[in-house]
Amino acid sequence: MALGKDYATQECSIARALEVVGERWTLLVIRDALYGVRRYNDFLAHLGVPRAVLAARLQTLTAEGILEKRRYQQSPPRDEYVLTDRGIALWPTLRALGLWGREHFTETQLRTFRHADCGTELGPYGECPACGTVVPVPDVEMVPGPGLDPDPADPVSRALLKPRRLLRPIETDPV
Amino acid sequence: MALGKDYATQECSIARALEVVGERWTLLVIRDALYGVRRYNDFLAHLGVPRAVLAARLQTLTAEGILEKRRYQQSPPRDEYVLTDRGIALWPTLRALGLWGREHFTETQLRTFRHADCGTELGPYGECPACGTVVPVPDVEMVPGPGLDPDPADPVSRALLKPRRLLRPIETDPV
DNA sequence: ACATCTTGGTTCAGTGAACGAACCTAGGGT
DNA sequence: ACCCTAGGTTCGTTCACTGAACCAAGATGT
Repeated sequence: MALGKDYATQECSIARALEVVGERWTLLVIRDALYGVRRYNDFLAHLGVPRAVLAARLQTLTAEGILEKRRYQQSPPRDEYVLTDRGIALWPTLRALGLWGREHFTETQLRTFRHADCGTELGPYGECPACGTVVPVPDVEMVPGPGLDPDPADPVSRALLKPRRLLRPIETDPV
Repeated sequence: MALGKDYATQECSIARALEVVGERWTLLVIRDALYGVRRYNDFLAHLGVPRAVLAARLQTLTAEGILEKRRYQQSPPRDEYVLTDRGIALWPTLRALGLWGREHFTETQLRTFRHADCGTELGPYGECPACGTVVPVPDVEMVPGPGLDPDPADPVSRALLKPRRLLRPIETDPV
């Protein structure tokens, strides 16, 4: 959104937050990172975002301390982008936004989120109604719902069809 | 953001939500509406958004059922934009986003939110720690913090310097 | 030795959206 | 008759997003 100058006049932490994550595609990149996407090509395949935009977003998110770029193999040198604590802290926001979208604009249930330890579906604030605690993000299990396309084109969507914990790196089938 | 086509391929309620509220300025308009802003000129003064963009956003938000346009005087005919339940339901999202922004990017405390009935500061999910319940949006009281400019230029910011409940229409001093 | 593949980008022309200043309109007030 | 207010619309400029093409380093196949 190229927010900088304009939103800067707003004395508001919401505006500050939107300067950082309010640009087009940014929140979807973070969502994918929560789902376990880490590599440039996987983001690309799953989001359908233009390459230049993806590169720009990954760079600013890294600069803002939301993603961390780290080498996952030496030869050939390859880097992946992993959420930092600051990035993981956006989970409640994305949870709230997704819940609102589901309740007001989605017909079918696409995904549900459970407490991996006990299998209970999360409450609206990411808490486990059974355990009475806020579930740490790595203990959240994402379960595909009936509304999802059972045979999507891209390998990332296919990998996301299995129940899986948040943040755990996806394994795209080598075929 | 002109999201339509692109985000539509995403099977995700977060993406659906962002199609509706992900465009530039949109979430700030909704934030202002929660703060009690209702009139075109007040949004304009407080946000500093181009007039054409504001008009477009108000129209799509009305079309999406997030704002409702209603006549507040007959002569001359004047309309105001009021949040619907669907719009009010975005409060947890904005609360989460603002909290994240404050914790990670703001130095001083700009505003706090309290349960108007008992004065207790809200917990991270908009609940009242004292009462143990989720506070309904009209019962949330917004209190200005030390980081705010004590003498802002626009009348809307000035009206927001007093403690006030969410959704209660602002009264800009007639002067 | 050479070509090809994979990963992770950069470049660039075309398009669409945001910006901001100017203008418009209906109705009042004086 | 003139100006004011609220709520817009118009329009030229600028800026960001888009999509296709290109690039490069290292590995792999033949």
